[in-house]
Amino acid sequence: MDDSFAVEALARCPLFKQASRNIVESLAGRLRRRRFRRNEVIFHQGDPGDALHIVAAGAVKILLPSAEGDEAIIATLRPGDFFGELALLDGASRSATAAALEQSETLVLPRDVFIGLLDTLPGLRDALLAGLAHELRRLTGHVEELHFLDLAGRLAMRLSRLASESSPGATTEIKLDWPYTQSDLAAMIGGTRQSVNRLLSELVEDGLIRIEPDALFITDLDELARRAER
Amino acid sequence: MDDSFAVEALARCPLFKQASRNIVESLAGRLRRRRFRRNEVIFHQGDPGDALHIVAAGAVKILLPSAEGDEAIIATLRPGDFFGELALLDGASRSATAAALEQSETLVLPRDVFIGLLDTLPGLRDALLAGLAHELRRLTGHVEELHFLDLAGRLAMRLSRLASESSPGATTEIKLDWPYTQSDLAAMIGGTRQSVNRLLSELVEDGLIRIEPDALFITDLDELARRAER
DNA sequence: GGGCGACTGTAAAGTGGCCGACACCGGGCG
DNA sequence: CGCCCGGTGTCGGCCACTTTACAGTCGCCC
Repeated sequence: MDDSFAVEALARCPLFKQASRNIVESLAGRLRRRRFRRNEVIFHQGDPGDALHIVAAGAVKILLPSAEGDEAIIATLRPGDFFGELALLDGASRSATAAALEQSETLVLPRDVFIGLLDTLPGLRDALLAGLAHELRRLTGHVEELHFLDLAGRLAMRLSRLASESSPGATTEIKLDWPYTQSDLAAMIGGTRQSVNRLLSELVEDGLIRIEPDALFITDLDELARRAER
Repeated sequence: MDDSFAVEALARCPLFKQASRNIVESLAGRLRRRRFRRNEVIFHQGDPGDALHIVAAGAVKILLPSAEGDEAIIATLRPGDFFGELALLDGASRSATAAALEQSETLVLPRDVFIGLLDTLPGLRDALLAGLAHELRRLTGHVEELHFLDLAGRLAMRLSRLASESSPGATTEIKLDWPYTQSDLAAMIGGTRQSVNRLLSELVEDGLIRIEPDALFITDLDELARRAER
């Protein structure tokens, strides 16, 4: 079997950073592997949650749906990231919807396996605490942006954040992973597609970013960060 | 000494729900008790965080300060609630500012005591996980509101939530704890004091709420909740 | 090959909520 | 007593963004 694929993904997941090689390998055999096409939903807000997912390939968005059909994207995850832990921890239903941004694969860890791991894997609780703490800080930042920044500021902030996630510390031209449409970007910062389009044009005009099909380059991160401050 | 005061507060704190009586009593002796006047700051965003606080009396607001001096209130805490755990868990600096909404007291649990408890108090990690999970859901709701609702919707939503926190399941006229000014309320929902004032007048006009000095009564929770949906 | 759907680009009209201004009210303090 | 200060009530002008509308491009599938 090609558990090697699963082992690879698990090794990149912070939840299992301090787990031994054999534990990871035995765990790999007990995971279901699921494939998703672009825009396919992984689970819906409100569903009962009985499994944790680990991203193995592709990119996953976590979003809040509105009654009118538009969405707020509150996170995007890449290989090694995990999601769906909240419902496992408190037993309540899914707090958000998860969907594939592009062709993706996840490893599915069912509740009972997860519960077992909590007792057998020392350090898992602490890794979870660290993960939740990190999420709380991210979401706090999100609230801060929505509260204080106008749309241009939020766009600049989002691009800056994407840059520091994809290549921390980079100074020259930064190429961002770009599985997003302009509508996705709008859903991330709480604006309309049209406004985002206009603001992107301005940024290109001003020489802060460069856009190619399926790629976005940040050419002046400093100025971008400056525009993200109020 | 009057540790009874501290014991009382600790007993109401979910972190110590399954701790034995003597553990709580011995812990009570090791806590510092701090008093704060209205609007006094407990700690600032960006400070190094080396202690957990448990609210013993009064009310505490957790807020994000903006460069221009206004604030976003992202939580308000009452006796039995705790705050400041994030910085203890990940060692980073304070993610937000905490200040007293009214004359208040907290019990201060220093980092080293906290670390010791993690090893000696079984179930503390799980209580923390539950606490963080709850906070994540609350904050997610906050982002959802800012994304999708207009100011009137957010106000209605906030009043509904305050109602269900203070008296879950109540149907008749609900009296809310009201340590807030209209500016506070504005800072909770991301609006200006003036707009909040106008919207409150409308709600009074329409008979959904009633306002007295230092008190706010909700007289039609159903209609309020209806207006909170888009 | 041609049509269709998803995505991008652009512009005009319409509006929610901000900003600035000012008046009022009560309570604490010099 | 009278002043000042924090909080409330109210209003008009203005602007950032939404809404609505439509045109252009690309790739895919029938």
